[in-house]
Amino acid sequence: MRLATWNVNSIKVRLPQLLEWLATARPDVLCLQELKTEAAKFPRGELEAAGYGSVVSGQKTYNGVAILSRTPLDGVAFDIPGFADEQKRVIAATVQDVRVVCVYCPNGQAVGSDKYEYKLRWFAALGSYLAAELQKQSRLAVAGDFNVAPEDRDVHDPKAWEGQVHVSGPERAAWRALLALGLKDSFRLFEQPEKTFSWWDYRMMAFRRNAGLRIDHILLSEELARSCTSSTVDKAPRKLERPSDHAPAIAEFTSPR
DNA sequence: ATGGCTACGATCCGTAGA
Repeated sequence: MRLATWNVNSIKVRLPQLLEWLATARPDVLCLQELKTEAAKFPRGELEAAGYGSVVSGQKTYNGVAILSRTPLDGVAFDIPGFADEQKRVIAATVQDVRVVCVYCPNGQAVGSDKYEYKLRWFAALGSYLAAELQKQSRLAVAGDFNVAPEDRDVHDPKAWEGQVHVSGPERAAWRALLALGLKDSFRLFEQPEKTFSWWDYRMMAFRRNAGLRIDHILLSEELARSCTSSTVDKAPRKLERPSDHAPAIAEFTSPR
């Protein structure tokens, strides 16, 4: 199975690029974030015509997540159980024998802000949710925009970013708490090129300078990690006219015999 | 030098992203 995640920063603007990317990259499952639209306006028909079914949790203007799949999506679940939140950031579904959780983690704005406190509370709630999911499903994938660069090697200029939101100690501790549940960062299962990132600021010609962060991740349960054969970032869509500021990440794993 | 884009939904600027 080839599983991908992409923060498209508006499904309406990015639909042509998404259809093109689906045709070339051919993922079996794709987690989408930052749809910025209500579920009723999600382009279900166009994606269906491209061979993908979809489940969607949308809202106007902000957030919004979806899972696309070439094979049936079952057991759809929304949000984080027990965590009161208006923001549409989580959707889960089962594809074949894999439980897929698609996440759009909060940005956090600035260390110490209300949004930062919300981000940390949100991560704690996500951890409880994923711990429960792991009890039920040994084949679990959690893919999305985590808005955390786990280590300094995931940051183009660690000195400049030191202590800032996305790299601060409490955020990285929240990330490590997810790993402590038994989840693996699929990207780090393999030798990787240095300075591989998944997000680049629209300003300051950041993409041309490769001034980015690796904040989009695919976490795998131990059983899935054992059968994972690759995990990469596809920079190609970031090079197009009017791109998303994020690039897709893709992991591939084999099915059990 | 603390900005610099981009998208959205409201107007012709404010909010948010990261």
